[in-house]
Amino acid sequence: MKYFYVTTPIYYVNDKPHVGHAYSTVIADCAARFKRLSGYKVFFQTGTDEHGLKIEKEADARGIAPKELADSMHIKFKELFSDLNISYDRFIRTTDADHVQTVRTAFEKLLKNGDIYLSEYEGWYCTPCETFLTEKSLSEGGKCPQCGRPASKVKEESYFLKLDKYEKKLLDFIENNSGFIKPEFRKNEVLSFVKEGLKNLSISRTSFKWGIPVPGDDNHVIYVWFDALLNYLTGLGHETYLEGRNPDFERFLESTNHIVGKDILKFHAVYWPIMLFALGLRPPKTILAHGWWLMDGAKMSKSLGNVIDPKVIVEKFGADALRYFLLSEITIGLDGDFNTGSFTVRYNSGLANDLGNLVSRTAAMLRKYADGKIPGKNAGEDAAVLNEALVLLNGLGERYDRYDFAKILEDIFRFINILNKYINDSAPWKLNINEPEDRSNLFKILKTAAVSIYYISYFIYPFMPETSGKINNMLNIKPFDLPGFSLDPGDAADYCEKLFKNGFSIAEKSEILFPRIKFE
RNA sequence: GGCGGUGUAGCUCAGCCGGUUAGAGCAUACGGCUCAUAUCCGUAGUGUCCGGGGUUCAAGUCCCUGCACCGCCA
Repeated sequence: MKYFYVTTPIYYVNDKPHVGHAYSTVIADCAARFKRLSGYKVFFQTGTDEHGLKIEKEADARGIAPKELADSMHIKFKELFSDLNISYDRFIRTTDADHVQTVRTAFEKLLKNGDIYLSEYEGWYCTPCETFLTEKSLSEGGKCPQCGRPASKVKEESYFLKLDKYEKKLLDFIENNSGFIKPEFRKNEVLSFVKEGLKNLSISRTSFKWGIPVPGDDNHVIYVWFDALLNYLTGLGHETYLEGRNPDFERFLESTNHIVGKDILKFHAVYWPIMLFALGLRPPKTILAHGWWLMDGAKMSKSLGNVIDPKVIVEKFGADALRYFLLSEITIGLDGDFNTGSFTVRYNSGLANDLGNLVSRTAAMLRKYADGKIPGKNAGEDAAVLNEALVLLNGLGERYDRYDFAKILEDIFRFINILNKYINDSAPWKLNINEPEDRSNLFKILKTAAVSIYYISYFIYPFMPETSGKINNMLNIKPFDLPGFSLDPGDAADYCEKLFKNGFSIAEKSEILFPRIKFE
């Protein structure tokens, strides 16, 4: 059995979800769906990060308990993910009991083996960012380089995680595992950061209470990142693993794929592997650092008022339209621009005209010329067309491993064009059903189109599960997300041959998949 | 300031180890079809491949340099 563990970051509940949250999650979902479809045992985790000073403050301002705030905010993420058809296996919250236990266990273990030690921190601190700063890194006037607010001088007791001890090991690991950090240019950034030398990381705070207390020392609360990163172990059942009752734990762990935004790569590519080293566990297989979405060329920000609520897009155009846009518009790793123009073009030209219309015209012809039946084995198939689908199938696995979504979609749409062209060129509407030769030609064309559309439905399933389901409904074939169903790309051709051998009726009616967006 | 990256058709980008008339999608113009969501197909393009210098029989592709933009670190 092949294993695949994919995670999104856990999202901080001080704000409601935006396009960026949707993006990370859709990437993970697309990968998870493909792997599941290909027969992997998949565990897909997302969730919310609920501790920390910001939450405590925001809750104070609203006059409620931090947990109440988290309870109300985490639901918004769940709702969005449900709207987007995110097929997560677990939605974790850092306030979940098993997570708190994992963090405590891990902290205690590292304290015992000396990788965590108590010491004193003296220096600069940015309270809003919960970050310790070096004197040199302060910008003019003693301000935090990240947020620009004044930093304050603090002297406090703190627990530290030894990073220097594992610096060499981390460097070796990164250099010997070429696919560890994607894309490549991010790997170079991480390498140069590590090479400059790592300072031990402060992993506790005494200035607030909303967090997991340090075991045996209630004055300290565990730093949010130390807490948050461990969610990836909690989800796999870290505690039952320690009790020797979790045989899958290590298999999933070694096939871990973290999806993160470029802003939090450092935490995942430096601190997290070191935490795992210290715990005697192996680092993730890959970390994908994706780019950010700009809005009409500008960085998203609340003050500019240009934050798009993904919920609104989904309500207007459907989950699949948003999923498709997010995954096709950006070459993975780079930033992208979200603007009405490019969204409309991708929707109208790609989804409505090319794909939607292809399905629509094929269904119409099957009904008009073949009594709504896909011809069975007595009809021929056009090998040249179907071969194109097989070529695409063959390259799929490798390209998913690179998260090359834009390229995969490009090729899927190339195949869609091939099929549109094939139909135009062979012009079934000109054939005379009463002429035997025309008749067999007609059936061959219709069958080829039907089988091709089934392939297309398979191809788009990870990207647009809802549309894939609609196409399968139209064809009267079970959807790809039936529990337990899998179809390895390598087996697809045989499977299709059997499936279409006897011929069958398609649905009597089918809906327009993507109504065109019309301009006023 | 240190390290790294990018600069190619109107737009977004692809061009691996240097080698025939530099590509794709979208947008534009014209033509064809009518099964289809006024959809689909075909044809036509346009480019000082950022500027300058160099290596080579041959450079968008390698080297140096200048400019512009971006990322990480400080």
